[in-house]
Amino acid sequence: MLQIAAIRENKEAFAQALTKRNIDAMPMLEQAIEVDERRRSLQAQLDETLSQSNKLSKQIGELFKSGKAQEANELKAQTGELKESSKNLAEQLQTAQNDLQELLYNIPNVPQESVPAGSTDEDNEVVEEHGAVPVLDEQAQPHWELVKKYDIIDFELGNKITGAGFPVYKNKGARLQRALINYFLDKNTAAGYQEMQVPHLVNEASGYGTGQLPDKEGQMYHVGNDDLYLIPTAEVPITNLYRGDLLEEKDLPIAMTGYTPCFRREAGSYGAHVRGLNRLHQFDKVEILRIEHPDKSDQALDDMVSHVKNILDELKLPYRILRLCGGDLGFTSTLTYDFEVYSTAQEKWLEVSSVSNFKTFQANRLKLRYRAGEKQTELLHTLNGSALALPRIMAGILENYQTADGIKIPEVLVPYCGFDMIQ
RNA sequence: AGUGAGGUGGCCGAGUGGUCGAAGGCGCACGCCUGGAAAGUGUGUAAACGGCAAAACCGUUUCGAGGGUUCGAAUCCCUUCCUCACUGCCA
Repeated sequence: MLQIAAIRENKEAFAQALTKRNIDAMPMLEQAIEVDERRRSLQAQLDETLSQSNKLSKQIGELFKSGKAQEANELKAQTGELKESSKNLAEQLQTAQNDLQELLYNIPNVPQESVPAGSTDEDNEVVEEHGAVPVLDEQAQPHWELVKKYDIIDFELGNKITGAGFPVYKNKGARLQRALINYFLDKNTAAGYQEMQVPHLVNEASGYGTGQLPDKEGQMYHVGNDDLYLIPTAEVPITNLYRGDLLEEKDLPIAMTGYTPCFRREAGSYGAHVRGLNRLHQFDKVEILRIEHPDKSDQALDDMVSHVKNILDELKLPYRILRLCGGDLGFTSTLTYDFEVYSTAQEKWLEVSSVSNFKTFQANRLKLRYRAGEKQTELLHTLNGSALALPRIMAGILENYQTADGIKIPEVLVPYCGFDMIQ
């Protein structure tokens, strides 16, 4: 959520920056400013009214104490009107606040200078490409065939017990999955990220805090009996650990990592691109998150990108880094780098990580601030990224490391797996 | 799940209708004292919103959350969430 005070000061700059998202934000911005003016005027009126009735109440109290009951009762008669109008003003103020919030909820975050123009994923800018694409022999297969051949992932079984998009990992597949989680967590903690194990269900307030609610309600599984949501990413519980906090500069930066399963309804996704591990309702992911001083978040994003690069380099997977264009940029982000691994057998790039700087957009919803001076608090910056999402890494390994004799295990994972081949 | 007791500032804790943003203590900050420190001592010590572009200052709100009673609520009533203890169940 953007800050209304900042919009008020320079709406042109906001509108200009938002053209990168191919929207004309000016009408929304102006409407927000208008509602905000209404809100402030109502606030002032209400305060004045309440102030008057507080004064009267005090007088009445004093009169009663000194035994002047009659005078007190006369004053009492005057309070009715004030009460009426304060009630009235309070209602109007509430409406104005709700209106303003709704408007602000619908304005996306402002893209950074470096975000390329464009409308679809075709316009994303390839900033780096690493690793050699292996040459596979003729019998090379996509991962959904390989997992059957080696009996390591069973989609049918998942179908039976739950439904489509809930695979069952078996044998060396399960072990490889566990190895990846441990490997990622070890890499992240070694880089200074504090490991967190958090609940996989969150309440409504947390959903609002990170921006899944109200707009993406349909993407989350909702547990009606208890009014809780299954997390779509560890970002939600981990970021919300700091919801409402006021930090000291010495506490910064805060860097956390956590492994969780992620649950996504993915309503409306069908077809070939959701085949196999490409898109699931439940998948595993290890996430990294940072809470940063506003001056340091740009550097932090670069550091996170380097960190993810380092992991992919170690896994020796061919990958590229994209800078998302304005049209593809997530609602809450100012700048996002996507990492894609090349799946040789599918001849396709698979997104395995997305690293973003949200600046104050989430912090504003979360009310996550730091003490910036004696009498001053300011919003912090939040960032997060996947390090990494499991299924497509798994797909990438299976497909790129396949040989006629079986699937080789990347060297760095061998100690974690306890074997070096899936045969 | 049942019964009982609770939820007050960074922390502990007092406060059952008015002068309570809230005693007292701890902690923290600054000063005095000291060769330096400890001890002692003095002062200060919440946030949000508005007036306002900012400071000073002023106003409003906030005692788990939401509603209600009242001229006036931390205090009374209702709803709800959470914590603790005992009982039940259970990995």
